[in-house]
Amino acid sequence: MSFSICVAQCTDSLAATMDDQARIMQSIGGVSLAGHSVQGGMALPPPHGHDGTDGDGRKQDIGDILHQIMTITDQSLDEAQAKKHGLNCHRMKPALFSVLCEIKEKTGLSIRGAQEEDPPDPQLMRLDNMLLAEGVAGPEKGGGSAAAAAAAAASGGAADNSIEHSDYRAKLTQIRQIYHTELEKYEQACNEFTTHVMNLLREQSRTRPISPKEIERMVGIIHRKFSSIQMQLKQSTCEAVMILRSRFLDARRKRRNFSKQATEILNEYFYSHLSNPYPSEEAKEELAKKCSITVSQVSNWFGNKRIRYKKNIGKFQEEANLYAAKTAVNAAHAAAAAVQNSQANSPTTPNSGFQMKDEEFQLDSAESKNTLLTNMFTGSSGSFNLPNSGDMFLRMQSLNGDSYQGAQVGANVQSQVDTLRHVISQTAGYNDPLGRNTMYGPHGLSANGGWQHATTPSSVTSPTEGPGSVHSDTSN
DNA sequence: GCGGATGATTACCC
DNA sequence: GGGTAATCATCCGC
Repeated sequence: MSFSICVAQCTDSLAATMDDQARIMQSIGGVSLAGHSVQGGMALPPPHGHDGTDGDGRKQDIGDILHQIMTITDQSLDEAQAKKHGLNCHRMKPALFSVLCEIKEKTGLSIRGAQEEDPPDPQLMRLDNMLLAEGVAGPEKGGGSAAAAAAAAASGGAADNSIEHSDYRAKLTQIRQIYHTELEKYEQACNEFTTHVMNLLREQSRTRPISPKEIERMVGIIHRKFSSIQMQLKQSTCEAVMILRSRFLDARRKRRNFSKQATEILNEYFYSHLSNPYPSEEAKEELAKKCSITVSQVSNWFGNKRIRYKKNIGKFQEEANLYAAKTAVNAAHAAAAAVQNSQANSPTTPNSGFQMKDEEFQLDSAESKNTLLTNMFTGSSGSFNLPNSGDMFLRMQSLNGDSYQGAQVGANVQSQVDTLRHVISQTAGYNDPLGRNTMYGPHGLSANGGWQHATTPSSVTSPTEGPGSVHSDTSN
């Protein structure tokens, strides 16, 4: 939007206003002069025909003045100047001027009264709000940083987005600068034009009745014209911001691998809930929190994982064993700690002071526990190595009681051993003829390829149920 | 550069 | 609305 267009628009508007005034003048000349008397302290001779002596002469005079006014633009500049001077010095000029002023005052008020009621343009308000929200308008506040920060958080890697973030901010700052420069230009142009028009009107007010209110009205028209131009500027700026934003959001959508830690957490949960790898909403939220990703990313991950696991179980076997080993080690450590704790406490006071942490043990599906035991006692998993095997039995004793039946911690070591032996005898049959552990096979996987929803997934932090126990998550 | 891995998206189903 | 399957697009190790 150029200044020339802006001026042209204002000039159009002015021309229209001039036309209005010309029409008023015509109406004054043709009809409305009769009936006016002294106004504003200015001596106005009695209207024609009232005194009955000089009426026709005065009427003729006013008619002459009006005629001269109406035809003044048809004359050459010199001629017009001369006429102008003549009119200014005309004896009837003050009277005519007063009448015209009164009429102008009335018409001006009626027009202004209608226009000042204009409500704020909702579109302009929307644009203003958006520009403010984006940090383009209003005080400098590192515009768009909130959006950029949110985007960074959603991507799951805040640090990774620092470059994009700064790029976004730089571009937004550029837009802001251009916007303010243009706005300043428009305001300057508006002021210049307003001053020019006001001077013009003041000058014209010598020869035709232009009241200060009329000038105000004209200024209002000019400002409205300029504000409509400003609206276009704001609209363009908003469009630019939207484009920038969409580009930035597209950049956000660029795939980024989750952190190693996040993948481990997700895998641990997946393989420890292999019979029913459908985390509840609560579990998803907890996983999302732990992994610093969004819940929908967790859902995506599990969706992809389930499908890919199902498609190629063999390929994931090793991964499953790896996580089984990891979980087993964690569980064993936790169990050992629990046994020590329980031994230190009175055997008649089970559970005293014992709290299993989810980080210590996240194994809660039946086959996971069985796999753990199988792996421990058969060494069947190719990748599985249990450290400190010397005290394995001690660990397993507590594992049975503490990890699977947290409420029975240390209650009866001998009974735990017995139970453990029973579990081992049951789990022994899960090894295939090649000695490979198959406990991480998709036992929950039905013949048609779907998981049998036999158990409800527990939350991330409830891995303490025993075999056959009811999962703590009752959300489903 | 290539190919597998992987996160995201989409259409479809229940 | 959540899940599956197919697919896309990108990442990343070689």
